[in-house]
Amino acid sequence: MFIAFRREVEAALEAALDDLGYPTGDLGIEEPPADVPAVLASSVAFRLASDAQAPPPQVAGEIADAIDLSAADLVADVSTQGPYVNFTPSDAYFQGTLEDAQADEWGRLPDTGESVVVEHTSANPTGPVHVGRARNPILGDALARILDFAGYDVTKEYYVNDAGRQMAVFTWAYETFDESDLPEPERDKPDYDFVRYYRKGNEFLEEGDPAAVEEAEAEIASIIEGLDEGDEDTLERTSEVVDTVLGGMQETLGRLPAEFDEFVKETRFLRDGSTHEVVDRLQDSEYAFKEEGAWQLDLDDWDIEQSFVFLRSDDTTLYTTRDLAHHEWKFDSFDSAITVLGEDQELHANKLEAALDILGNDTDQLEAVFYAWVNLPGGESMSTRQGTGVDMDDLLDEAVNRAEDAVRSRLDDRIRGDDLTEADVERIARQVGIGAVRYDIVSKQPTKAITFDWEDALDFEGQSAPYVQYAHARACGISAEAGDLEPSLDAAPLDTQAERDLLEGIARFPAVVEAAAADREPHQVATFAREFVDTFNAFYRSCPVVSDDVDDDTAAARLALVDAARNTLANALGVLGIESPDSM
RNA sequence: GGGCACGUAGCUCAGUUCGGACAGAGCGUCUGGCUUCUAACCAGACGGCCGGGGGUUCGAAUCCCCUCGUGCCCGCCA
Repeated sequence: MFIAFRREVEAALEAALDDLGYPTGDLGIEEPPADVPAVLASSVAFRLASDAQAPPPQVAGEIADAIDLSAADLVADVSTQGPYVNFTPSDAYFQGTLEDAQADEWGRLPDTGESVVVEHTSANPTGPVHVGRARNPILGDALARILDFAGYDVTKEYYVNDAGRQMAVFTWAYETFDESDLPEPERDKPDYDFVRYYRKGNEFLEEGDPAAVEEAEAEIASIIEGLDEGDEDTLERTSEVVDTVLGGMQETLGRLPAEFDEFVKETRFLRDGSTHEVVDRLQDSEYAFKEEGAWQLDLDDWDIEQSFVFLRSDDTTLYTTRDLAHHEWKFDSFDSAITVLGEDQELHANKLEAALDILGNDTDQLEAVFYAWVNLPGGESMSTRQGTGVDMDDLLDEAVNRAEDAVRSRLDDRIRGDDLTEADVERIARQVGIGAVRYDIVSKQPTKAITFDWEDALDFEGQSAPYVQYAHARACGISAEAGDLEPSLDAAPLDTQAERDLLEGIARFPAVVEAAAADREPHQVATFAREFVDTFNAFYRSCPVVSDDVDDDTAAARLALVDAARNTLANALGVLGIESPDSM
């Protein structure tokens, strides 16, 4: 409704400005402060004042007088408040909102007919997922959900780096060391089991006897070479390590939940020859040169000083070379490609884009979303290789445990007589605990660095997932208490300020989805959800539904309003990847 | 040294694209509110030269320039 309202305002305002002989390039449409009883306003009078040689309020009056709302259905009235031109909603706006928001998928936008691949996480399969990388799956998964809800045909991709030096080291270490030389695994899970070989291997390469290290390096080099040539035996050796570790990581990511449509392996682009074909094409390009035995690209024309090495002096390819073939596959398969990357990848991403440009691709299809690091208190960074950092499994376990404690401590002073079963307690603990972790990360601008703090991440009060989830559970509680009362889709009785504010919030939701998708900013939905709950709680406080004090028509209409609000809450949480408990 | 980000209340953050109504929340502190649809909630108080300095503008947290502080990157690693 809000989107349609905005269209009506734009049309009416543009026509009025045109009639008055004013430019229509900038309509100055904005959302007014909360205490102004308008859905949209225009500040255009400021800009026209000097042109019109009249003070802004007078120009605003002139514009308001010229606006013809006879064709508008959702805009009831236009008025001025000082220099502002305000547009207030009609009964049809509220009525339409109440009806439309009954849909389970309220907020979903029409299909765009465009496909987009969202690549996120893509952590190297070297060991357990740690919190340092947690932003990637949480942000990426939410972004994919939002784009899906905004009408895109979304494919969620995990790009598996199974061909680089890291995997060669890992494979060599797995084949070389004996389990008896390793510490106990931190968890009975394949990724925790295998990472011990990886850490042991790296330790050996850093501190081992030089002659033995040289021998090991030769073996590692032969694995890299075998992979590069697409040698089946080598692929089989590495794939045992890759698939096992990745399986463990998937299990952890699944708890968030972050699930993928495709796991695309880097080795795929070596097997099918496309990486070497890319190398051939690059060598023929005018930007290619060979220096110290390595083939590279001069990216001066893209304002990148550093050259792009695409073939080592031993003629093997690099990660970035294979990533070029990978991205050409994306361009062939989808209309556009979004990659969620740590900010440390930015230079790499820019070089990649330049090289794709050289290869003749339309790089407008490519977009990267960057996020800043999650650090440990004290400035220590998280590393799989060194084994520093907080494992995501530990964070999620702790979150669920704390949520369970919270649920149990509240059991005694619950007013409602709905006995929660043991299964309910576990369900709520999981939904709330994991929701809190997700919300803590997804609600912030990704470009801001975060210092990980257990207390902040696991705060169940205030601006948190549980705050929004609780409102949802309350809405469910009202419906459950309503008994025989049938909801009525008549907005007329909903005439108090609290009810109108709630309807206005519901109406805005699709526009929030639209903006969050267009800007690739999931946190916009999180901000909306928090603010919407404030509105819902105000309604909850002042407008009883199931009460003897309320007449039947009003109660029935309020019940429909609660349903609409519940759908809004559930879908806002849904696109953030957070569950909506029916009870808490 | 160069590039990219970030700097808003004691703390954690919205708002910055695309300048516009007195700069908003939460946490913490203080005061109140559960026999009333769930108090993981609500009402109120306290708390800001929006890092600093210039500039553009009728108007700047928002745009431009300079400066200070912090993070990330600058490999024939990924």
